[in-house]
Amino acid sequence: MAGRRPEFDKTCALDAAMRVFWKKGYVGASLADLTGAMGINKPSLYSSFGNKEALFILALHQYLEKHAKDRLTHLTAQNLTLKQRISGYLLATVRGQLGEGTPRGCYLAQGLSETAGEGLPKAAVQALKAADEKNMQQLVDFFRGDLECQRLGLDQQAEKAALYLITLLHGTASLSRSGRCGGELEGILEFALRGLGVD
Amino acid sequence: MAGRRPEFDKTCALDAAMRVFWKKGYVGASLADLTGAMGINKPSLYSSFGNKEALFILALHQYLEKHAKDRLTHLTAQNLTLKQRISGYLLATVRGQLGEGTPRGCYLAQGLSETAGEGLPKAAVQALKAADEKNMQQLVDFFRGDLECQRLGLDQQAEKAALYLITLLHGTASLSRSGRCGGELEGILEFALRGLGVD
DNA sequence: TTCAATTTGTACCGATTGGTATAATTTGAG
DNA sequence: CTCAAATTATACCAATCGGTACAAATTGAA
Repeated sequence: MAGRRPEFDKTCALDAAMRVFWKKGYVGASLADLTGAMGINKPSLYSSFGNKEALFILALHQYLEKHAKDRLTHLTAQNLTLKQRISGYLLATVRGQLGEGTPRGCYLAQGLSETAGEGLPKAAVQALKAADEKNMQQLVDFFRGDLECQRLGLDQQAEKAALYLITLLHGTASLSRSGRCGGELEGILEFALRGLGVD
Repeated sequence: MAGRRPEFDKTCALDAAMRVFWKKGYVGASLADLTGAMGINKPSLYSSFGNKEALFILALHQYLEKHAKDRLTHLTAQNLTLKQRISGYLLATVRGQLGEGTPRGCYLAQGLSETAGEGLPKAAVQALKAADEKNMQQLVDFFRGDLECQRLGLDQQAEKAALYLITLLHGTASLSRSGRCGGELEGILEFALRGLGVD
């Protein structure tokens, strides 16, 4: 294999792009913002990632994998009460929205909101909705399958319970973006848990 | 007073601008979008409203006055239980986010989220944060002053309770923008009320 | 060394961004 | 009718938008 070697790490550049989209959204992120943060120029971006739309989708998957995926493990942690597990899930998610070393809010929620504005390409909308549905389904499956949830009857209203948590977390993401501090957001979680009936 | 008469109704044009910002946000709304929806051209827009930033702030106040203000009256309606009043407030707000004859979501929540993206002028950010704080304060005053709330001890955690409701409503606004239907969002409110401890 | 393969930086593309200058048009007052 | 005041439409501005053409630079294979 011949050819000049890339002067940038592709994963690292994608991570930088993810943060730009995370912070500014799709329409708010310009190619100048992206190439500036990634430390590359436009031809490198286009040859490595396709175009802005493809980069957005790749960055979305990177976000889901590196920042969103792990949180679900709290729900099935061993030797913890249901309240402790859900509390851990919510707390981990909210802390990930507070912007310590990352932008504030949630990449997925930010993108989904942009869905209503006609500024997103079709493929981006599809990727966002697919990720949303997958996340929703994982929560539904948890409420249906967990023994303690079944004992509380939460399995009978799994969709509503899942949507309730998703709503709360979209809300905390939005409030974090508007400048609310961690203490304020974490104080909300007491009410959230009572809404589920787990305390 | 001499001079040619305006060929458009200023309030009606402002309403059209409000809907564009409501749907697309500040950065997503172009002057072409705005003038197209308002039925005027750029010089008319600039002579009547100043510039994009001033128009955004005027449209924000129009939104608060025409779409957000009335909802709070549900909280102090006579001859209704606390649960009925809060439920009425939440239901009215969610229905206003569902986009029947209006864009989906919430103008204020959309703008506040954009606060984190560096695309908003300073004056717009100030106006949004002021409206947010005012709304927050009104809810806090309600939880502090309402007799039934005092009986439940909600007056002792008024800030947290207010922030809990605001979070939920930012969440429903976000979910509405991502395409969720009214039935899904209204189903969440049962959990929301239980979180407050009012059922 | 030569050549093909790959990445780089620069310079450019048409389209659109927010914003304005200017002149034509319409009005009421004198 | 005349003239000033106000709104209109057209055309234009520099800057930025997403995207690309192209040549210089760097590499491994022959």
